[in-house]
This record gives sequence, C-alpha cells and structure tokens, in this order.
Amino acid sequence: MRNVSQSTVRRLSVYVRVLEDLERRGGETVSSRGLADRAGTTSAQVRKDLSYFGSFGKRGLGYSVPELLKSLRAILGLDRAWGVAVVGAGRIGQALARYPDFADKGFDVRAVFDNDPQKIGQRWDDLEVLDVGDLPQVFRERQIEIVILATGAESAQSVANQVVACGVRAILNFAPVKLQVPAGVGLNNVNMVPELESLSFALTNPQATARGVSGASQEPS
Amino acid sequence: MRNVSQSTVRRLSVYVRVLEDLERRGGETVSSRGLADRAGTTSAQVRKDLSYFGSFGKRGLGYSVPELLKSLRAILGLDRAWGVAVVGAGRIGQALARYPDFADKGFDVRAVFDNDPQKIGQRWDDLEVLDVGDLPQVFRERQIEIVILATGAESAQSVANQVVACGVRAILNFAPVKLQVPAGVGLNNVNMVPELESLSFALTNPQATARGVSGASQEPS
DNA sequence: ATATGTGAACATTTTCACAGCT
DNA sequence: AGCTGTGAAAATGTTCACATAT
Repeated sequence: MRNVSQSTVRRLSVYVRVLEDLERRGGETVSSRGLADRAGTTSAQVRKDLSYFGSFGKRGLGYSVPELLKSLRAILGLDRAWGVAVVGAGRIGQALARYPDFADKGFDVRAVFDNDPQKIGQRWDDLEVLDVGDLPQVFRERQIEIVILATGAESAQSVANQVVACGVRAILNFAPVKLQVPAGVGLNNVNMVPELESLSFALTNPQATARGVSGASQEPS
Repeated sequence: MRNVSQSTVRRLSVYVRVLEDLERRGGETVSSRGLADRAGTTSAQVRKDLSYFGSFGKRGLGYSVPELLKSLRAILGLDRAWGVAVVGAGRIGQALARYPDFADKGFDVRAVFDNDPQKIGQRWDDLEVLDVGDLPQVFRERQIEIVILATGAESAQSVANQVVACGVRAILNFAPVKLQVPAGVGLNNVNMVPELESLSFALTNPQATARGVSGASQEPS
C-alpha cells in the first residue's frame, strides 16, 4: 500500500459515508458504479482507489456492503476511538467541540482549551474550558492524539509547537496561517477565506469556470 | 486565461495574503522565491500560476508588492464587496456569520436564516436571524450573491435548490452531503469529518504518509 | 548579476479498455 | 452476461532549465 494520494484517502472517506447509508437502507451489495454515482465520482476511480489496498469485490457481483465498510473503516483507522482536543474556545472552537458528527464517527472531543480567563471554566454540555497552561498534563491524562486548532492567527504556531511537544502527531488547523510542523506530524488545513475567494473568482471569471456539470452521473450511460 | 485549476486559484488566494502582509511591513518588491517561501510553494509554481493571467513582474527585479496585490485582487474579484448570506443559524452558522475575517476581505454577511422559531429573531451583533421563508425577498433586497450553507444534512439540498432559484450562483457548503447544483453554479464544500478521517488514516498508516517535510523551504538552496 | 516568463520534461492522477472471474 | 482488478493511455499538474529582460 504505497504512496496513496490525499485525494484517494478523502474519497475513501466519502465511500464510507455512502456505504453507511446503504447499510442503513439494508443494501447487501453494491457495484463500483453504484458507489461512484452516490459518491460523485466514476466507477473506474472507485475500483482504482480500492485497488491500492487490496481486492474487496467479487467479479460479476460487486462488493458486499458490510464487508467493504468494515475494510474501509479499518484502513482509515475508524474501527477505534480517537482522543481529540480543541484548542481555542472562540465561536469556531465551540462549534467544532460540540459538533455532533465528530463524536458519531469516533472522534471523541475530550478537552477544550483557551488562554482567556473569561472563557476558562465555562461549561459546554459535559466539556469544561480548561487553561491552556494545563495542556500537557491534560493531554497525557486524557490521551489526546488529534488536535483541532481554532485559535487566532497569532497564537496558532506557538500552540502547534506545544501540542507537538506533547507528542501529538495530527493537527487539523482552522487558523488562517501556514503552520510549520516537523516531518511525521500530519497537518490538514481548513481555510475558509480561500474557499470564499475561489467562489469570488468563479463569479468574476465565468469563462475560466464553465467546467463540470455538478449535476447528474459522471459517466457515460 | 483558460482552464485555470482550482489549485492555482487557491494559491493565488494565499499569495494575496502574503502580499498584504508584505505591504503592511512596507515591502516594495518581492521575488517569486520570496513569495513562494512565505506561501509554502516553489518559485516556479508562483511564476507559472501568475503566467496564466499575464506578466506582472520585471525581469531582474521581481514584482512590485502593491501592483501585484492590486492585480491579484482584481483577478480574484476582491476589488469589490460581495453580498453573503448564511443559511442555518446553528453553532457553525453563527460562527461563520460572525467570523471577522470574512468582513475584512469584503465578504459582507448581510443576512442569516433559520427555520427554527426559537432562533428566528435572535440578534447577533448587528445581524438578526430571519425566517427562511423570507429568503427570496431578503435576497433581492440585500443583493445576496454568495450563500454559506450551514444547515443539517437533511435540509441542505432543498435550501440549495431555493437559493439557486433566487439566482445565487455560488455556494459554500458546510453540510455533510454531496449537493446537486445546475451547471454554472459554483460549489465549494468544506467537509470536516473527512479532514479528521484523513488524519486518522495518516496516524494508522504511517508508511503511506512519510511524505513531505512540512517544515523548511520547498526549494534547493 | 538577478529574476521573470515559458516551452519542454517530468510526475502524478484519472480514465480507458479489457482479460479474467462469478 | 455482469462486474472487478489492473496495465496502458490520456490528461492534468508541477518542476526544470534557459532565453530574455533589467
């Protein structure tokens, strides 16, 4: 399983969502085409993505929904719970800390931190906002493995350094800065302003954007 | 200027951020290398990205910071204000509606909607949560051009249909569903669960992830 | 000497097309 | 017949390297 692209991993994530849905509806098997249509890609792409990890289907039949789901969950590491902390208790940090889908998918938000005395001590559901000074201790106690960074731009890098020093090797960054992290630390960025700006570009330059119909099937019938 | 990739557009957005920073510090000129280092890419990439839109530099000298900034803003459509509405007044909708960076960059959040009578009428700063039933009228009155969709998964598609019917041609979707929109409508998705899942993948499969040092310069010195 | 702009080389990702299994 | 798994082809995106301008 060498050199799998980010795009492939993100699509696997979508396949899991689709398979969960199919399972809920009692679907037994699905073809690469069926998966692709629901995931918004092509059957060839589905088969290629899966082929990096093994062969999961039966020729002539397609894939068993529960089996493929189980395999993909194992590949993505979703067959276990992860300890997550949110650093930054502003509106975005709060929204993320209490986002119900994270818990549903096994991402357990076990702590929230801020450095603002006004916020420290606030209770949200069963979370209490903790002092960022206590971060190392709490990380150890609660086995934090993934950090969601929702501080302002100014503090993001220094918080990142701190959490990396605590042994965290995965950061999801919402602060609008390019973080420097050592090799071996996974870093994903969610940048909301560039997302809006790319829409602004599309509105401003309709020619450059006439691309794909975001409508029906991606494949020839 | 045909067929510019999404990646190029997103990088332009980053260049704008870097240039704004340089301008604030009083920088007069910058080389493709200087821009690249700050933006986390390579000088060749910077020059190639810019070359899709024209030639902005002076050989031997580099780029004038204010001039390049002005050009890039025009290309991205950031030399004007955009009318933005947020639909869905949950925690995420609220965080986005009040996110100060949007206003700073010319994305004016002019309305927030929900269908929950409990939320309708709430005031946040100078925004009032409106009834989603009034959407068409308010969109016309306030000239809404971009919609941030922050509803639950169930209502997202129907809201999308509504706003498209109102003439909106750009949607930033935070709901965890694949929206179907007609050709010509720009759609960007922010999916937080897949972001976390790709980190979970990286933690679970360190071999497949040994890639790039997210640290120092991308180029040979 | 310095640094852009760009065609050509390279790398990566996606799509095609088909052999092979059910 | 139906559908997977996969090499080969095509398309797309990135990097090189250099002619050209200051």
